Amino acid sequence: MQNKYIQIYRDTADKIQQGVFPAGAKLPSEHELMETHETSRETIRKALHLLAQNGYIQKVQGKGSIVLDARKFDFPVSGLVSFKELAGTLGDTHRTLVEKLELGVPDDVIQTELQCAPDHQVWEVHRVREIDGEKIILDKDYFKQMFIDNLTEEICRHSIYDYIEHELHMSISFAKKEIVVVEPTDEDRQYLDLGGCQHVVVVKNHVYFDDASLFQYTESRHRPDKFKFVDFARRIQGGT
Amino acid sequence: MQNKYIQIYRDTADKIQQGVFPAGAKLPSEHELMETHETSRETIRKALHLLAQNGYIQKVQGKGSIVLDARKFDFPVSGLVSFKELAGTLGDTHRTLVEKLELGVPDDVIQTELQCAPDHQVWEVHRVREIDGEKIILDKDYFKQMFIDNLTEEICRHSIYDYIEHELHMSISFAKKEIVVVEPTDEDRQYLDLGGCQHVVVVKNHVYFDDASLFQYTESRHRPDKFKFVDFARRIQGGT
DNA sequence: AAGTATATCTTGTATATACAAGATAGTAAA
DNA sequence: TTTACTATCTTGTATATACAAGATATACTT
Repeated sequence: MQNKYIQIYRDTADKIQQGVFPAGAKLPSEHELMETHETSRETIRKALHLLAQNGYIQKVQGKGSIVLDARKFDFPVSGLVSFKELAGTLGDTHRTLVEKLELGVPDDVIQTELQCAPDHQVWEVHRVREIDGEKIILDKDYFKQMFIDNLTEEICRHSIYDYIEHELHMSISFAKKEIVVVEPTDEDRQYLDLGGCQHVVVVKNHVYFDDASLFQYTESRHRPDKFKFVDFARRIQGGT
Repeated sequence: MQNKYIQIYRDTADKIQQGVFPAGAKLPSEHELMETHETSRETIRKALHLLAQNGYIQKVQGKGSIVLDARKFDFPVSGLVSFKELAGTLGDTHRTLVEKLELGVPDDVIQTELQCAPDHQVWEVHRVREIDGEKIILDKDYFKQMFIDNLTEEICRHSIYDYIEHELHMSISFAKKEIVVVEPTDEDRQYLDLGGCQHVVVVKNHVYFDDASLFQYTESRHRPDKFKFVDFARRIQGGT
């Protein structure tokens, strides 16, 4: 019940994932899609552009749209995916332990990361992610209180993203990620089953709303042997 | 001397990076840009869409285009960037040592990764990247010979990507990346200055041409304390 | 048989128009 | 003063047309 081109995008993406359009095959031409969806060519092209951007197809001038192999996306840590969504696709037994839930003024580092004034209140949430009985991930989240009034342990155990999007009706738009590898802190050793690992993988995340306002900073600290990140990258059009 | 919308994209991206349009400010409206660039609105919109996609701006309906903080581009391992380009932005003293340059039939693992027949010839290139006197990265590249006839040590020391794009005039289009952390192999220990590190960060890369043909598989093996990956991710339009 | 030209299919670029929808400032009414 | 409306600015969606450019199959010529 929304935009035509997004509907066509989702429809086609589903068909690709279901194998209706198998990898290596060609999609129907823009003209054909135009007729089957009873719309204009530009609308079809917008949908195809989205598919190309998200790694579903490759457009080749003069030839058509080739369906790419989407099986590589079985572990979508890329893009913006919350642990809840991720754990769902994995199908493993997983559990979230809320170790900390506090509202207060954060230290200098977090103030800088969140670009907030020294008197701003910030939610601090620490959650340990357990998969198959092992404590694999320590998520340290910092939310500006001006965006989120109330936060309960129940919400934290479930999915904060769900709460923000479906209860508060705020739209998450984009994020800046940074992945580094560091030595474990005492906190890491305390909460995670590191088993002698001398490194943790840290995914730092700055998350923004639709209006470009920064509302969250997250550090997701992973046990290295359980970490995996997949990404689809297109060459920048009109690069250097 | 190419597409208008790509020219406008590059022009505007440059201006953002140079601070002509500072972070937090608003770009001129589409109507204004239309007049200054003497073009249609759709062409402007294509350029703005590219800027948004690559993290330069955020579009807000009814308001305008807000310039984002582009300092994240200080270490662009994201997207498709070769070591040559990367080292250039770092400005450090760097060196590339070609440890291996062979044409032959690869083992099963590589055959699978490159999706090639058992009799296909494949270039195997091992390069060690040295920065400030330390051997930090071991790049293991595998190229299908059907795409690249000849490969010299000189080309490998310089930039294979340069050679492919500017000499062979083939256009690299997209890549699938995967980042994992593993224990060092004997090879890693032999070629890299690991200094007792018990992990290496492996970036696996499948690189494709414009026509969706797979031509390269790369394993970039990094010393963990020198590894950094930055990414800009937009929430998938019309997601689950 | 081999090469060449042509017609026709495909996607790419550029333009134009119309209306919808969100944001904002000013004006008028309560 | 406060509220509500309205005009007008912004971007978003949908449509149409024209031509450029790459790919391909057919028919024709050599």
